[in-house]
Amino acid sequence: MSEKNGELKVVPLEPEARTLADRVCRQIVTAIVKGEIPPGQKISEPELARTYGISRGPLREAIRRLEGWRLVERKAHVGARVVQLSTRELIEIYRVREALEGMACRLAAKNMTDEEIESLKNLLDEHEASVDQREGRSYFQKEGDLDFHYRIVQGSKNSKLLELLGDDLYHLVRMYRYQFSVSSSRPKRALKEHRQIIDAIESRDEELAEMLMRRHISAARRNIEAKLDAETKPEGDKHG
Amino acid sequence: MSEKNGELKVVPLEPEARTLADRVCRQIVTAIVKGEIPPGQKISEPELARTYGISRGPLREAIRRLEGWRLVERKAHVGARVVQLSTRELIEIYRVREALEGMACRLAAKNMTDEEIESLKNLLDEHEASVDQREGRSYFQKEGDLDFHYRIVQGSKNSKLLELLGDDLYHLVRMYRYQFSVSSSRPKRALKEHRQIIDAIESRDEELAEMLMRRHISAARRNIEAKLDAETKPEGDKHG
DNA sequence: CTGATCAAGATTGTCGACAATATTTTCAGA
DNA sequence: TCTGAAAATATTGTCGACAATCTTGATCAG
Repeated sequence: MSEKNGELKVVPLEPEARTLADRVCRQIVTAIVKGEIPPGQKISEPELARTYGISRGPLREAIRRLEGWRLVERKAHVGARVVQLSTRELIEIYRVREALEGMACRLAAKNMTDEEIESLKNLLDEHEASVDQREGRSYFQKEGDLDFHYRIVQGSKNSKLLELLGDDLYHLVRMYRYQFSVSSSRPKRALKEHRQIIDAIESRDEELAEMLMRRHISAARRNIEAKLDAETKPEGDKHG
Repeated sequence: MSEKNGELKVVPLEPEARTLADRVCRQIVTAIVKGEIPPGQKISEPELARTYGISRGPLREAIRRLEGWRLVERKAHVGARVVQLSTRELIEIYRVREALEGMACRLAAKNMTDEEIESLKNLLDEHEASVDQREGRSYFQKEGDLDFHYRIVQGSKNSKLLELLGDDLYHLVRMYRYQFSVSSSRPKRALKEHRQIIDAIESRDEELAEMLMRRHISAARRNIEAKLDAETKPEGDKHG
């Protein structure tokens, strides 16, 4: 409606980026997820404050929120560290995802609109193109996959489900992917499973949709377990 | 191993209560859950700071963590408000609990130690005594019930499950109970269901344990839905 | 009298300084 | 040389003050 100083007021893309603490919070999340701040590393307040050019006040608030999201752990008078997932915890996350996203997928089969389904199919077409031409391969593997899952959860129309998965678990999953760079999990097969899932949703077959999603995540978990086993065992591969 | 100044160093009951922000955080959680700060109410920083006798710095950090736990919502340059659950969100929480605690109960049947099971049975004996003599009734209804559920989740030995339920969902459930004071949900029947569940766990019957827990929570959800319907409808109870 | 505009007040956001605690370094004694 | 304690240093925790933004109330045109 109104302009100030002849400069149009731009509506912010991200609804909550109007304060320093919010912006820095996002930056830190990105840095952690991408591994720029590696897991287990201590977060030095003076250092980070210099890095981002802000004072310690907003920085500490950002860290507090990250603490709530379980991306960092803090000990009084000692400092905050980026969480370091044990393989056990990683597996635990996948087991929780199995339950939660299985439920989400069932609800999505019931509640997704036709438009959302159509849009999601288009997304899969893009992914397929990426995989085929071996371009943007890393995109699909690192972010595209979670895009798919995120949309399913959105389609469930259960806001609590979205909060739990989107805010708490997906950050950790993304972090782990960069951390272990174990995203080479057969993109073609994953894509095929994604198609099966969206087909079930389109058919409004709630039971099948849930089952396929559980299988999909279960397969991903077993894939990780195999990889981790392979990395752990070889130290004794000289002897039978 | 060592003493200082002849004074034994006491291990703090609550591991993280050594800083002002942590202590105040707990106090605010309690105040919110008990309804002393009602849902939807604006949280005034100067006022709360005076109330707790601290400066705004630690208070803001506490609020930030509460934001991460989704007990308060904040808008930039406007302030924080205690979340106000719509009936829809409340139902959503119970559906998520159904999936999560069903899974937890299955895992508990597999992973709980005999000692944990025995201890939990003792807890139920206490609850039964409370219910019988009509004393501590409010305790069972308000907190005792979640004690039971919390222990099951602990028994699952899945730390992510415990974080999701314990930190995120149970606070909201407790808040809702005080808020609507709808805890008069047939304590005897609930206690009986609790006994069935612990029996299944003791028998290491994973499938039955999950099924009973899902039913138990589902029944609670339907109970709430009925109550809310009864409160919503009566405005038109004059006409058939 | 109603509505919009603008000023005054209050609240949130940010900063730098100081206090409390933890960590590291130094040094004396065995 | 090694051990242990104490000082020195660095980091975290807390506070009060100032700036930016929002809200409230008064003023004035219609």
